[in-house]
Amino acid sequence: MAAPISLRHHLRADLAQKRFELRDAIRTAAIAEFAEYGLRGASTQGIADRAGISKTKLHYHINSKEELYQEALTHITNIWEDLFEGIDFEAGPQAFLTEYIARKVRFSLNYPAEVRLFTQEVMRGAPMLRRNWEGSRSAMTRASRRIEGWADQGLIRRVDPVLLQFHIWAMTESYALLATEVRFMSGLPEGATLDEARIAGEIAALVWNGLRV
Amino acid sequence: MAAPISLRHHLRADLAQKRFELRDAIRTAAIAEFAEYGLRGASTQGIADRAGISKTKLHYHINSKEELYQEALTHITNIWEDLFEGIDFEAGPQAFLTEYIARKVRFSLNYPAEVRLFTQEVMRGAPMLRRNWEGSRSAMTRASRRIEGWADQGLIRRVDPVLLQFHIWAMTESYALLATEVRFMSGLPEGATLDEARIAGEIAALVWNGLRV
DNA sequence: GCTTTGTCAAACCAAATGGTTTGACAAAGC
DNA sequence: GCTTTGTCAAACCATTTGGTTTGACAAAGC
Repeated sequence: MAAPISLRHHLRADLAQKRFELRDAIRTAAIAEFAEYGLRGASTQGIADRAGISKTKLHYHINSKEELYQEALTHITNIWEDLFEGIDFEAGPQAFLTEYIARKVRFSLNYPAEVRLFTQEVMRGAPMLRRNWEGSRSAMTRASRRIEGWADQGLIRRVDPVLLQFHIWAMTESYALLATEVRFMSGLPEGATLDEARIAGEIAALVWNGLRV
Repeated sequence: MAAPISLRHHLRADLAQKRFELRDAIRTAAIAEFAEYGLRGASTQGIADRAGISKTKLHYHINSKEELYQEALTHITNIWEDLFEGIDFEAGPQAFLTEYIARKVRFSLNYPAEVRLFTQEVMRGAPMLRRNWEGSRSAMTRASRRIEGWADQGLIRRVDPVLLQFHIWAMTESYALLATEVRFMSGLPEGATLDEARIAGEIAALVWNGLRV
């Protein structure tokens, strides 16, 4: 007796999901390896180990280390571009900045490997990132116009909007890059989780205070 | 006729200086290579090439890649600890912060490779940096007490002094890490020099404004 | 039922790696 | 004058690298 349709569909979906999960596990493993050793220092054997699969199996599913690296990079930039999503620009600078900073800090604390990988690529001169950056640049100039608009309305002090955005990025992302140092200097144990609300609060306060007229 | 003492001394000094210059060239080359590829990704051949010497000569003067890496790290931390030197704490928070930020920005723009190497090491979990950090930690707690003192006197708002220092580091150092991105987003050409005074001014203004009561 | 897709272990390959050795030469130190 | 220190090119060595091949097995798709 043939399997009922619902079961066939179930099986098919199951397979698709399994494939998806595998791709995901590989990407996650790759990001971790790349973040720790850089593109050149990363080994495919290391990636396979992290993903819990054999090197043969890894190479069955990917074409090359470089391609995997590229894929990891676009994965990250995609996530980052979505970070603005759903924040209400009209609510004014304070509400906007607070929410945006909170999101950035949360991402840095939850996905440090992603931030590290990205930063490493930029440090190298970003040879494989240039294409992905066009979108980010337009997002940045859009945000710059908003900031200048706030200054026009007298809601904030007049500042260089590009540098302001970089400073917010620098502070929030540093909690991914320098987590080890923060823990050490704060006297926290090795793997301790950092206080997200407190960090976001301090940064938001510094920025918002720093922007007052 | 024997060479006069002054000449002998001159020659000796010349030799010593030559040896010093070679060590220096090697270290500089190593820092550049490590900053770009990380400890694991860096090759001694690459370091030799950058220093303009043969691999044989390089290995005649160093013992191992790891030792060179370690030496580069301590070189950087030493410079950084001297960065407080000669700034007048008593001049009050504004003067102090302005000067300190200016120095940090200048260093980041003039020695980006050093900052990148350091950051990479911290990203990896700083396995080879733990020893060097004890001094930095005590410098940091000393500075923290100063900051709290300023708050006690009502000169600045009350803040978390450790996080404040991290935020200043993050902003200033980001100009070493993300110089490529800053240039790209600002529409500047590839190797353009960034405006040191302007950057330092923006950061100092943000911080000082952000600290007002 | 036959083909495609996937999994596995093991051996394999060419290239690059960190590092050494050799052997010859020259300048400096003593 | 003899020894130490340095420079050089070239060959060399063991290990690791990214990536492939082989050959066997099994489940799914058609």
